[in-house]
Amino acid sequence: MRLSTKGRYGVTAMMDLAIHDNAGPVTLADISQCQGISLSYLEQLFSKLRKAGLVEGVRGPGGGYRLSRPAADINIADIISAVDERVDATNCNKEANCQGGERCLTHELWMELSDRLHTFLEGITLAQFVDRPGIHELAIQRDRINGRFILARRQAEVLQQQQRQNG
Amino acid sequence: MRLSTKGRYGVTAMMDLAIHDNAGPVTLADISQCQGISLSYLEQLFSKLRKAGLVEGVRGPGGGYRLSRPAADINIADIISAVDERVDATNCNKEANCQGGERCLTHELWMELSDRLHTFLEGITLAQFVDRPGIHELAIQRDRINGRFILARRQAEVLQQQQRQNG
DNA sequence: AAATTCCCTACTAAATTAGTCAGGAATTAT
DNA sequence: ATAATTCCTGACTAATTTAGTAGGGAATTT
Repeated sequence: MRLSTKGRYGVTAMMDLAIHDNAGPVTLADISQCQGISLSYLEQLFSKLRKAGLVEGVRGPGGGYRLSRPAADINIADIISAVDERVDATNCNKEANCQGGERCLTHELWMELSDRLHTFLEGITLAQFVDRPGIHELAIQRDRINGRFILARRQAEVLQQQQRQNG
Repeated sequence: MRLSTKGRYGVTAMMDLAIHDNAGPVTLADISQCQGISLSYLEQLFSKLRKAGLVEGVRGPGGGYRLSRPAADINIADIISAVDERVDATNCNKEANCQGGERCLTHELWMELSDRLHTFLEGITLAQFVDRPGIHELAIQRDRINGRFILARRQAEVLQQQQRQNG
């Protein structure tokens, strides 16, 4: 387990997709502008997210990226391991030997901690952040401020439709 | 919150101290050899751990480092923030503005996740790894294999003494 | 006095992160 | 069809962080 700024970029970008999930794809240009991350760098990150099966791209005008499955089925550990892709948590190789044949006790303890952390992050889904009352309304406001007018309008339309249906 | 290999070094080294806590100070040379980390690099890490009040150094022969308080009072978040020292979890500065005055919604959500993670790691203490039956016996075995004879002997003595007292 | 160990500063090398550039492929709108 | 948009890819560069090196000094024990 590893958690760098790269992981943060991945998670926040995925949160962005999750928030606008009902309003169609989100362009990287939007995320880039709003979150202040270079477009090409985002493209590299999303290449990894796509290869990990977390997002899918839609080309052409009106395109962008969307989640490839419901936000409730994507957890934080998924995202971080997709983006940070670092398998070997210790210096040891897979044969579990370090320093001349005997594995260090502390490495085993670290693996245990690493496991706990992984399990913890596995238990947190994107939906837990997004499926809260008022979050979509808030998103629309923020999008307008940030110049994401297309997204804001699409999302507002979806929201109105839902409210009509609910009464 | 950030979790790099540097953090792992810090945590495993602290685990080492915790395991040998009753057997007196542990030298950095020992940790360096056993865990395969350069001595000088360890010195730099321990300088941070010391400034954070987590360990104290004992100079001279027979010296080394020991925990500055019980292992039950040192949690993983303490160690990682001491070693990884990275305050700004987001691009935003303290005024909480990003991208021209309005903070991004995803940044707030990230902060929430970061908080949860921090709380989680705060709840895990060194003692939880070390205060388990058999762990000290295991440590003695491993130390002998790794050539840490002085530590192994000291710890074995302490263990025998405790066992005599207990019956 | 000699050995051991922490402690400190400055420097270098390697790796990772972040960004740039240049182009191509699919799709939509005109 | 053509143009615009957007994903997608690869190669390259710059900045930052990680890791290690070197040299010396200070406290302590033998």
